[in-house]
Order: sequence, then structure tokens, then C-alpha cells
Amino acid sequence: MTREMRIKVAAYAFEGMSPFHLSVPALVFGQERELPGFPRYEFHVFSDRPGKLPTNGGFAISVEETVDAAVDADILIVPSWPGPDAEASPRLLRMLRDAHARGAEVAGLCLGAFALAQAGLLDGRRATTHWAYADRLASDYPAALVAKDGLYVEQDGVTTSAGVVAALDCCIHIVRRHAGVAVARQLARHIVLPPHRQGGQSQYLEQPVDRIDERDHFAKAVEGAARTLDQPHTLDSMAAAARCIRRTFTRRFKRKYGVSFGDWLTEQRLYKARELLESSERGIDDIAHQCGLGSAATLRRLFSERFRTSPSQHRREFRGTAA
DNA sequence: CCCTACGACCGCCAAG
DNA sequence: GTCTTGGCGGTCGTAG
Repeated sequence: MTREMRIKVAAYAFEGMSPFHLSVPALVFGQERELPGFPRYEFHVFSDRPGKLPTNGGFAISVEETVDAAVDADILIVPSWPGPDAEASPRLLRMLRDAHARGAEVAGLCLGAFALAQAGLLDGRRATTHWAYADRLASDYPAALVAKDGLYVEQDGVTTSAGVVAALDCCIHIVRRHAGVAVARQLARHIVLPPHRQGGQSQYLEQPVDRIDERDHFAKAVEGAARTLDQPHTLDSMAAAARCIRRTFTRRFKRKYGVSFGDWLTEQRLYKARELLESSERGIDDIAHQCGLGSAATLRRLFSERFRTSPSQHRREFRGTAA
């Protein structure tokens, strides 16, 4: 994206929506910023029925543009959605499909994922939504690959984000795609947010339970593994720590976190590896061992599968453009 | 390329 | 009747 080009961002609004959801993209895309390299966004809010739109926040907003405002948008955002059963208008569905087909970014924040799903954009793609509705999304749209961990998920220009606050992480991610890591980090710093929060929404799900029940062996076992990623963790060792049989551990883990233990462990290790790549000068092999990934070869393979770039390339990009 | 060993994963069913 | 657990066994992916 060149600096002179205006990037048109269109966000969908509806009656009774939460004002917070709309203000997240507005915060990121809706104002000029002094940051060097920050793209010039042009922010539009549109609705099926323009006019005065009551929100659930006790005040109304005035929306002037119709769905047609999205016809040439570079980024199309559905910041929220009335509910899993709400049906998108044919025009909105067409806009979503067309936007994706012409290469525009499409994002569904929080329940907005349901609108994207209705448009068929989540078919065969990784996606997420508010944790309380993740099961619903998965069962209503079996073709969508619903991930229950992670704050947001992006594939092929289709981005969905988890709970309410993750929308901000998600919008910053979109900026990162357009303007690079450095600009995204500056932006994040400007609006007071760690440059890239990670850890998955599972932690929000589990924390209250963990605090209430101090003797929850299962939670302790998982926390222990997360703290000692450099060490090997097998299902047997985890089961022993959780005081149950292996099969019970895998079953409980899958139910609580939505992914298998192995996949979760690898994910945690890759996050740690990326963190070390960014914040230390250690060699790749050293980092691989620190993260329990065994060897540099394994780290390279998994890293590129997960982040679509090599460890050294990631480090170079992060350094090269860092502010 | 195949083969083997091993661990992870998960469907299934019986028992509590 | 239901929910969870223990346990079996088959399949799959990976390392060597």
C-alpha cells in the first residue's frame, strides 16, 4: 500500500448494537494520526437502514450511508452482530462476498463472525468468535474451522476476533498487514496496549475457575506446563500431574480449551519462540531448546507453518522496521 | 522410498 | 436418565 493512497474502511452498524464495538474500528481507522508511515484511512459507517440508530448504550448514532458505501471498500468490517440467529440482508451478504472476491480485507469482530459465516466466507477457513458463541458458530457452520484459542484469527484476508476487547488487537493486526509491524507497534503504543497480546482467550475462561478452586489439579497441571515449556510434557506426565488417567486428561483438556493438548503446547512454544526472537539475541537453535521445540529444524518448520515466515525473517522484519 | 517404533488423538462402550 | 470416568483399540503423524 502506498502512502498516498486512501484506504477505505467501511464498518457496518445496526439498530441496538453496542457502541463499544463500533468505536473500536473507529478508534483505529477513524482518525488521522501523526505516526510516520501510518496509512491514510477513510472511515465510513453504513447500515441497512441509514438514519438515527439507537444503540444499547442509551444513546443513538446517526448513520448516513447505506450498504452501498461498502462497494469499493478496501476493508469491510462487521464490528458486531445482533445474535447468532440474526439474518444478514442479501445486500450485506453480497457486499461481503464481493469485497473478499476483489481482494479486500473482511473482518468480523466478536459476533460479527456470524455475518461472515452466513456469507460463506468462513468455509474452510480458521475463524473465531466470542467464546460463549464459539460452539454455536461451529455447529451452525460446520465448514468453518472454529478455533477457540487466540484473540483473533486471520486467513486469506478474512479475519475474525474473539471477545469484545480482542477486537482492538484484531484491528491493529489489520493495520500491521497494511503498514507493517513498526507502524502497528507505534499505534498500539499510542492507544496504550501491549503491541501484541497473546495467550488465547482460554485464559479468560479458566482464570475464575482456577482462583476459586486452589486444589484444581487439572488447572495446576496446565499452568505448570505453560511455565516450563522448555521441558518435555507428555500426556502421561500431564495426567499424573492432573491426578487422572490419560484419556480423561485429553478429554477434559479438549473440552476446556477447544484444542488438543499437543496442539496447544506447540502453540504456546511458538509464541514463546517468537517472543524470544523479538526480545533477545539468542540463536535459533538456542531458542528452539528454550521453548522445548527440540531443534532449530523443528522450530523452523513449525514457525513457518504457523506464522508464514521463517524465524530469522521474522526477527529481521521486527528489527528492521522497529521504531 | 519404505519400514518400524512411538506417542498423540479420539471413537466407543461399560461402569460408577 | 445423564454425565463423567476408565480403559481399549484403531488411526495418524513424526523421527529414525
